[in-house]
Amino acid sequence: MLSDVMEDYLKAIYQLQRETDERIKTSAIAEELDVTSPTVTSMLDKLEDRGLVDREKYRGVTLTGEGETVALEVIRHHRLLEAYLTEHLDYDWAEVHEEADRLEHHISENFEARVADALDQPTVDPHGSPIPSADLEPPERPDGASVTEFDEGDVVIVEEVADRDAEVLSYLADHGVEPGVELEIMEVAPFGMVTARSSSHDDSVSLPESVAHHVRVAVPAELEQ
Amino acid sequence: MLSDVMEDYLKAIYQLQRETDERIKTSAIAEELDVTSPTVTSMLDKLEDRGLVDREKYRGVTLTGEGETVALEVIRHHRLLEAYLTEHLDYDWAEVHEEADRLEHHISENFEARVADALDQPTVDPHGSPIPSADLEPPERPDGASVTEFDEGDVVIVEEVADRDAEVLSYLADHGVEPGVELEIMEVAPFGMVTARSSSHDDSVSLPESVAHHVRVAVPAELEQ
DNA sequence: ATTTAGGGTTAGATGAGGCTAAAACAGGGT
DNA sequence: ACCCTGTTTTAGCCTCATCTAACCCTAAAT
Repeated sequence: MLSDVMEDYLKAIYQLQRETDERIKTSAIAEELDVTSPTVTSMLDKLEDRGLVDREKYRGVTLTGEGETVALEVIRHHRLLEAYLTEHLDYDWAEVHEEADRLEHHISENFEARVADALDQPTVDPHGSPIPSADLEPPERPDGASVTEFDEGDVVIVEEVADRDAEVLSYLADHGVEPGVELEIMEVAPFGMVTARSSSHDDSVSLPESVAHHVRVAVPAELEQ
Repeated sequence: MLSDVMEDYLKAIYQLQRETDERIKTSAIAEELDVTSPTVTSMLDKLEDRGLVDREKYRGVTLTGEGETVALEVIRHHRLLEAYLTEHLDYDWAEVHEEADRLEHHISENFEARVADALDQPTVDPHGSPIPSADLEPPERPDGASVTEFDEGDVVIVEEVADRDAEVLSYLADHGVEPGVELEIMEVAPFGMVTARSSSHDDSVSLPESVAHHVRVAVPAELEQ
């Protein structure tokens, strides 16, 4: 049996892999999980012993197939919980992350299935992130791109807001930046800050690069080439 | 912050106290939690340091007020979860215990409140056990008595089936022994076995003392003197 | 090719929570 | 009063996940 902590490491490595395509460095994992590097090194030893990561000393790790499956299971739990909490327990999308983070390790297969049933097999969570399917096959990358890659005048649809910080999410919700809304890009500053106007709001909203980076958007269907 | 394990000890001591009125012995806790006596001794040291139990060496423990409050909080979580799982997630009353046992330590105050709201502030769980109120005041003992204290010919209403074993609970459900049903006592053997007939079933059911002991019943209102 | 800065790993300690084996105690029977 | 029996505690050890301090490797810069 895998400990909660090991699951956290696998999940973190998976998420970091989605962002970089390179081998994941010890320090990146340490920062993500808020532990020290030596702690990560020793955990990587154990994960390697169990065949969950491929390791090259001093050169980072990648998940094995098995490791990826475990990560996907944890992420499936997490996102199903987020969806369930917002749909059936009156949670706000900004506050579900923390709760799901604690519960994700402690639910049974049965619970997972009942929750998925109650939600009618959902495919995305409240932030627009894809929920891995029950077979835990590696999902394809969703389409769309970071909002930072568009220019002034572009009109886009918000697909996903992947930030985990409740404060940031509340701010975004207050300014109409949520999955599904239409955004008109007003300005992209050289240092990455994006200013945009939500179709549902009168005033514009500015997102520093670190936030904008987590906002994935797509071109509306009717505008495509 | 209290660890999950400490919460488990406090809960176990609380439950044992409901049964005996005497100081709780190390060996009783050890058996309840399936650990060895020395392990219990060292945990009792720690609980005493934190003011959660009153201890007399070689003579068992009792909970302090603070310890009792913690135990009640855990039990409230457990029973709310059991109720929620059966009401809203299609669980069978026989299978909720395990799931609740794992989740009870990991839900927030917020989650507790939302679940209680969804159930409209329930006062009993699916086994008929009282759910401690949100203020965590020590509840009074419910009325009724163990079914073993009645005699042939008595007719009683099942108030609570406090067994935690899913197999046993399934068996009881199959034979119509559930909270709310009427039971006619057929026989009480000298070694404590109770044979009874549920109003909803044709054949009778026999409960060995260890099982019958967990079935709390009350005299139907219309028969009271 | 060498240096060097910065990150990675090793070594050793800590605190939880568990175990077994051995010593110490409480309480009943004589 | 004494001893015997059974339970509790003490002593010492283990594993896990974490830390700090010290050492080592890689890769970029010269």
